[in-house]
Amino acid sequence: MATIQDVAKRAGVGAATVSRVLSGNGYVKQETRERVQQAIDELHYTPNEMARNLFFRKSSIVAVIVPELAHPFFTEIVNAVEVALSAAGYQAMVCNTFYEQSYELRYIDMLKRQIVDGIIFAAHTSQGLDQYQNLHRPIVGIDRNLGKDIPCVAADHETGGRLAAEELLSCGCKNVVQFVGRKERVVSSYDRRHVVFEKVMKQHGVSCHSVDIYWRSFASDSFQKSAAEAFTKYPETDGVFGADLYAMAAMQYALQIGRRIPEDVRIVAYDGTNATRFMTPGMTAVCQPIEEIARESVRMITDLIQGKELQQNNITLPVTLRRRDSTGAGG
Amino acid sequence: MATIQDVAKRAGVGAATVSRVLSGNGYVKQETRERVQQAIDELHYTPNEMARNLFFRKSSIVAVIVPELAHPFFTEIVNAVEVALSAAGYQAMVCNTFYEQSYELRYIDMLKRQIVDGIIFAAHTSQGLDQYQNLHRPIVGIDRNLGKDIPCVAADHETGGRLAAEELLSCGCKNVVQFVGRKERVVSSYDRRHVVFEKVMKQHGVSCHSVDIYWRSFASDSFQKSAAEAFTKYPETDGVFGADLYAMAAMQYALQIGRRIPEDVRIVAYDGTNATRFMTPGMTAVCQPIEEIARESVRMITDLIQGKELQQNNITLPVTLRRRDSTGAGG
DNA sequence: TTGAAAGCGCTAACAT
DNA sequence: ATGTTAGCGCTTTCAA
Repeated sequence: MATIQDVAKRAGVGAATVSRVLSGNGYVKQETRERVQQAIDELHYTPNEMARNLFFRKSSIVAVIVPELAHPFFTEIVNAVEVALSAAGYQAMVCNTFYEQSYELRYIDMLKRQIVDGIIFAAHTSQGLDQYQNLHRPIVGIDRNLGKDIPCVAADHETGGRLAAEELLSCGCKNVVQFVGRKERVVSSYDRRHVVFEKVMKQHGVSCHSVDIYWRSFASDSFQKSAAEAFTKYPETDGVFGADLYAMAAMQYALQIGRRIPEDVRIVAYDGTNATRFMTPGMTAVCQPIEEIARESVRMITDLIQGKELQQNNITLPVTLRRRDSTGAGG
Repeated sequence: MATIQDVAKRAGVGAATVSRVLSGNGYVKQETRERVQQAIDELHYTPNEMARNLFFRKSSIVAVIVPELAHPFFTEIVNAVEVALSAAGYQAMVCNTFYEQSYELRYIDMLKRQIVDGIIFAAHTSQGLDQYQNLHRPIVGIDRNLGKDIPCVAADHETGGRLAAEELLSCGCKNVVQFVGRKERVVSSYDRRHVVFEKVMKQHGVSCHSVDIYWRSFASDSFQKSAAEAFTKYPETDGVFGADLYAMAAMQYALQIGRRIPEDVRIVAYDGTNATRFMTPGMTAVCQPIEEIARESVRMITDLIQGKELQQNNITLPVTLRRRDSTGAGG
C-alpha cells in the first residue's frame, strides 16, 4: 500500500504538502495541488487511518454491548444506535456478551486499550460495578445502572408496568401471570415493571403469579417452555404479561391448547418490537421508545467522548401502550 | 493515560523491557519483571492498541455489511458472524447500507483506509462491481457475487425454490403467489429460487403469479401492504411463497380475511429465521443454514487476511425444508 | 539481560 | 507556499 511518503516523492514535494492537499488545511499552490493529486491517483493512495488514529488518539468507533444480538429488542437498539452513531461520524462495533461477565470485562478492556472511544452498554448481566466507576472513560448505560457517576438512559418502566396492569384489569382479568427475569443477575430498572405490575394487581385483588424465565438463546426453546409452564402451573390464567418473545410464545401456546384470545386469555407484551407486529390476533404491547433511547444514548456518548459536560446523567423516556386484539381492542 | 514510557521510567528500565514483559517475548530477569509489573499496576497501564495496530498494520476488525440489521435474516447472520469472528480473535463492525450504494462505497473506503482488515458483504444492493475486483483486499460475499475473483458463500437457492414449489404442489395448490424482489437492484443468487419456483409450477400446470416487493424498513408496513396486494389482486390464491416477513404478513392477512390455514391457503416461508417460530399455525419454511454460512464466511475472511490461499472461491451450502402447520404438517 | 534507536504512517509546529 | 522535524505509543532490531 502506498504511503504519504510515496506520494510526496512521486509528486516531488514534502509529505506535509500532501497532507495539506488531503485535509484542505493550509495553503498550497494550485499547480502543486494538481501534481500531488495526480500522484495520489496514480498510486491509488488512501490515507492509513491507523496512523491518523494514533496521532489524534481516537478511533471513532463505539462499542455497543448487548447480551445477544438476535433478541429483537437488542437488534432494534443496535440498529438504531448504528444509525445514530453513523450520523454522528462514528462506527458501531457490536459485541455479544451471552450474559457472561467475562465477555463484558473483555469489552471494557477494549475501551482501556483505546480500540474504541466509548461504550454503550445494553447488556443485562453482572454485578461488580466498581470497574466501571474507576474507568473514567466514556460509558453510557441503556436500561442499566453501572454506578452513580455513569450516565444511563432508560424507559419509564414503572409506568410501563402500570399501563400493562391497568390494561389487563380493564379487560376483567382475575388470574394473571407474568414472566419475570431472575433478579439477582440483573442491574436494571427494567425489573421495576414487574414489581409495579404485581403491586397494582394485588391492589385490585387480582391473583398474580410470576413464572421465572432465563434470558436465553432461541435454540433452547425457552420461550415455548416458559409458556407451557405458565399454563400448566396456572391453568386458570386469563391474563399474561411478559417481554415480547414470552408474550408471543404465550399467545402461540394458548392458541394451540384451544384458548381463545382475547376471550379466554388477554396478553400484553413488553417492549413492542417489530417482532410482535406479525401476530394474529394483533398483540397489545407496552412499547419502548427505541429510537429515542438510541438517539439519547448516542448523544450522551458523543458528548462524553468530546469532553462535554452532560446536562443530566439520567434520562427516562416515556413508554406507550399500543392496543391490539390481544386485549380486545379489535384492531 | 499512562504510556509505556511512563511505566519504563517508573520502573527504572527502558521501554523495550516493558514491552518484553508485556508480550512475554525475549528474556527479562525475574526481579526486573516484578519491578515492571508493579509499575504497570500502580499506573493502571494498558497498552494502546492504536499504536500496536499501526506497527502491525492490522486492526483485527472485520466489517459486516448488511442492508438493514433489523431484518431477521441479517440479524441472525450478523449475530452468528460476530460469534465466529470473536472466536477467531476479531471484532465485528456492523454497517447498515439501507440499500444505498453510497453507503456501500463508504464502507469499501474503510477497507482501503485500513480501519478494518476485511469485509463480509451481506448487502443486497448495487451494481458496478469493478471497485471490488480491483481492491485486492480481503472481501467475502454472502449470497452475493461481487465479481469472479471474490469469494462467495451462499445457500443452495435453486434447491430452495424447488423444495418450496414441491411442498406447495404436494398440498394440491392450484393458484400460487410468490413475493419477488426487484431483480435489477440485486446481484445475488438469492433470486434463483424464484425462477426455479416458477418453472416448477409451470411444469405442473399451476398458475404462478409474482408480487413485486421492495426491501424496506418495518416502518413502511410494506410487508402488510404486499400481503394485501397479493390477496386483492389474486383472490383465488391458495399457496404463498416468500421471504420470512412476507410469508408471515401473508399468513396474518389471510387469517384476518377469514381464510383458513392450511385448508384454504398454504404458506412456505423462505429463510426460516427465528421470527417464523412464533406463528400460529406453525410456519413451514425453507431454512438457510445461517450458522454454517457465518462460519464459512468467517473462515474465508480470516484466511484471506492471513494471506492464505483459499481452496475454493465459491461455497454453496444446503438448505432444509422445515414442515409445519402452514402446509398441513400438523406439527 | 537490557537500553537506545529506528520506524510503522500520519499531522502540526516551525522554519524558510 | 512548502519542506523539515518532532512526535503519537508501540515493537523490534542491534549493540552492549
